[in-house]
Amino acid sequence: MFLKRNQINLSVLFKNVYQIHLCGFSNKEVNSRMRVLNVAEKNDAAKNIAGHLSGGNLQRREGFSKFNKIYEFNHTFQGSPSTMIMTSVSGHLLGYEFQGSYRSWTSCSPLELFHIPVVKECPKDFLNIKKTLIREVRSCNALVIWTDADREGENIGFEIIDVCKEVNPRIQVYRATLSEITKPSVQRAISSLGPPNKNISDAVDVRSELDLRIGAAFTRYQTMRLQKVFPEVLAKSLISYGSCQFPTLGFVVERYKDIQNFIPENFWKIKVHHKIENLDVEFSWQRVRLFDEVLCNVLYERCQENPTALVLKVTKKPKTKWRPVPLDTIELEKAASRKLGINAKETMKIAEKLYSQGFISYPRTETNIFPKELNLSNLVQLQVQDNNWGDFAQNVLNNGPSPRQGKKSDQAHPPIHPTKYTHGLQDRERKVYEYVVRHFLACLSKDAEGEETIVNIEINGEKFLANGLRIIALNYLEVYPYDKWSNKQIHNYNQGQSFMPTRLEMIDGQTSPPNLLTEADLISLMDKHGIGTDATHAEHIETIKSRLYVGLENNKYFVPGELGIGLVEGYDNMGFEMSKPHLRAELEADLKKICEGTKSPLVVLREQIAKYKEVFIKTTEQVEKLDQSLGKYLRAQPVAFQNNGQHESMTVKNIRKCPVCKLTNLVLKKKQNNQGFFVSCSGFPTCRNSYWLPPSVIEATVSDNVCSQCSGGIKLIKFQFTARSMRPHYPDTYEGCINGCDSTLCEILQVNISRPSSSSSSTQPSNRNIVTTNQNRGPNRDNNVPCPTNNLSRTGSSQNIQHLNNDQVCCQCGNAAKLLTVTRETANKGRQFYGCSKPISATDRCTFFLWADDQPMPAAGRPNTQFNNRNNGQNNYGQMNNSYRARAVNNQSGGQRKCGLCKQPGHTRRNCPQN
DNA sequence: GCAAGGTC
Repeated sequence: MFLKRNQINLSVLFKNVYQIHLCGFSNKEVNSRMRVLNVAEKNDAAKNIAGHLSGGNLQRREGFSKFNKIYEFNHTFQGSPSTMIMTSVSGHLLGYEFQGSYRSWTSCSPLELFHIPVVKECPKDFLNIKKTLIREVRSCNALVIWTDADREGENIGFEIIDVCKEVNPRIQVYRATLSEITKPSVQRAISSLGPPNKNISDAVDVRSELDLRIGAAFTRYQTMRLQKVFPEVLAKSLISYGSCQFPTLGFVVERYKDIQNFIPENFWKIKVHHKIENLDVEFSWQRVRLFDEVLCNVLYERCQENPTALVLKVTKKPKTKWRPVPLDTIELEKAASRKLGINAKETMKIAEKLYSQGFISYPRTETNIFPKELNLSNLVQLQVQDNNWGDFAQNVLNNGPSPRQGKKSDQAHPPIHPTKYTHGLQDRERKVYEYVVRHFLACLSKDAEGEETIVNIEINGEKFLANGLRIIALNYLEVYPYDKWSNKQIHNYNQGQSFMPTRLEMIDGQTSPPNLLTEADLISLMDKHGIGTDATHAEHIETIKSRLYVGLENNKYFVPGELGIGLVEGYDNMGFEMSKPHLRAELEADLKKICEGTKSPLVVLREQIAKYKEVFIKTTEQVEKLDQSLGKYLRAQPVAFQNNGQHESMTVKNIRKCPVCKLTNLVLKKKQNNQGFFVSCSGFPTCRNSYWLPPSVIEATVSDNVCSQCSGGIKLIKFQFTARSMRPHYPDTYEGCINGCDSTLCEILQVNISRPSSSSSSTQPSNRNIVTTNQNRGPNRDNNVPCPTNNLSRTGSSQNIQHLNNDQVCCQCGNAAKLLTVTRETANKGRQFYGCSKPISATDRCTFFLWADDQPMPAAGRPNTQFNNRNNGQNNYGQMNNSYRARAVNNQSGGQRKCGLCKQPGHTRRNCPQN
């Protein structure tokens, strides 16, 4: 599909590219020789591709990296004689990292790792490679990407493009697609170049960024918390989480638990022996076994009544044992672990060394089919000289190599095979090399041949059978001692013949649990469930060993460690299948859609971040389950966790779903300077909805209690206000809902989280209309205001107090309200408002507040709309606690002040929205 | 001190 699309676009692309190219250069440049920079994924590939394109006529020179050489040769490019410069990277050139100070674990809450910026940058080790690219591309007109034809290769290609375009933005970019590095393939690739595929690269970027954010957030959170909760056991442990390491751990724990929970069952069966001289042939029961002892005994007694065996049938048929399929990485790892006693990680290390010395082909391959272009005979010929397998190799040559082909191809590398003969290796290197050679010769030879004999007998109605095997030709087994196949002798029987068994017995047994997982089993499970890649299975296993999540029993079987099983069980108890292999199935499907161009990478990133962030927040909410589970296995009492304030979001509780993005939740946060609080969407910065609580809130925590008025499980918030900063009847501590139902609280705070905040498009807090004191924020100012008198009088000589002319504004006390002016240095300085006329020091002073003008405030200073809304005189005290509610209700007593124009309570004619 | 993916 991909190739086809590229090929279709090719003629158009080249036409355009060539025209652009001509436009971009001076005549002198056009007339000069083309210089083309070619970049492969690794040096080895660059060397071979250059070799094929140049026919061996090339010059090698050094780059800045000693591992990545530069090969220069002449070749026709797009019809023009050109100078080709071929070099390489070493896998990914760039990697995602958190920016600057965020690399420090104490710089921010782990929760913020879901959103803080990440950058793609070149690790120190690869700076020399980058320098080579920068130097070389400056003088080139075109860039050809020769990275592997897989997702990662496409992404590495774009990393190369990004680096090159930074210094040569006009460079024209092409993608060469290879299925293997052979002369015909390389020739085909250079003559059918296409554009690189951004979709595929984007999918890898999404995956990488998610892995970093999710891995780092959980790792930092787990580590920092559990080190403190179990200081004696885990003080120095790194307790990591990763999308591959956790499911790998999960497999080990699951098998262990299967064994622990296994309940053995008793069974019974009948066995028949027929011994002549020294050969005892055992016949097995066709019913295999019964779980009912009485029934088995009945059948056994029936056999005993007439024990003569009648031979029903004797079948002889050819039996073959198949030679192995060509060797891929997974099979090498499994075989080395099972047959050579070398674990997967060590095996790969050895194989990489053998590869770098030229003894074997590239050891990271998913391919088990030999490409047609590979000259197998030449490779076999190299082995003829060996004392142990040389004769066998000669036989293979004589018969012609006939590979048994598998079904997998990564379109990048051939199966693992020897590329050079050596007999000078020692120990483990020798073992691995020998295995590769023997496997190679075995898969090119013939299947083992034998003859199987099956004898069916009957004893008084019960049927039994025995089989024998006669090996006719060992074939591949001669060179492959890792497989066992042996003769099994059996007497000569003829159909219709009778004989008397030498022994007839009923035996009992018990079902047994499965074995613990071996490394080979674990690799098979990872492969089956798509955990990691062929190149990384061994590393993930090594990781969970080094983190003490698992250990080895008898140096062979994996058992979970206390830490590993405690973690898995803790997350299971929370209801999160963090250790289950299907957790990322949805992401995998989305990545495929990105590759196909049917889903935007940004959307996938946003959705996946939201999903994992939700899991993270819920984890913090019930993290005690993790403590308990670990405490059980570590046999340690969890120490109560003290949040020292460094990570204010170590415990995060959702308040409600964000009304703006509707994806993630609103959470309570401390401001950066630790002075005050705000409520914001946990999807920041994708969603910037936020609500800033006034400075009078000196402490705020999300309660476990849910609002009884609002639907959807809105969490209440416990507030502590500065002493006497609220209205006189308002308590300093108060638990309430800020979702709109508690209009009084919402008005005091000027926050209503049921609707988007006025600052939802900004990351900065809005400048609030701070008046002289917080007392001036009267929640009831438009709410059933009693006013016993229509006559306002001049009640003071302060400059802030002014005549009200025909507007009649009364405060809650029933007195004429004072007209005051904001004197603080705020956005509202100079603005007038009405307040209670009693002295600020008066204990019975009410908190009435009303802006005197109805001019719109500047956007930044506009208070939450709830503050200005009229509420039609309805009682909105439903959410207050009892003591406060009682006072509040008392304060409503008296008549209602209504507008002369619209007849609605709560405002004056002058302020009437209909005016 | 975090992940997983390339590679040396």
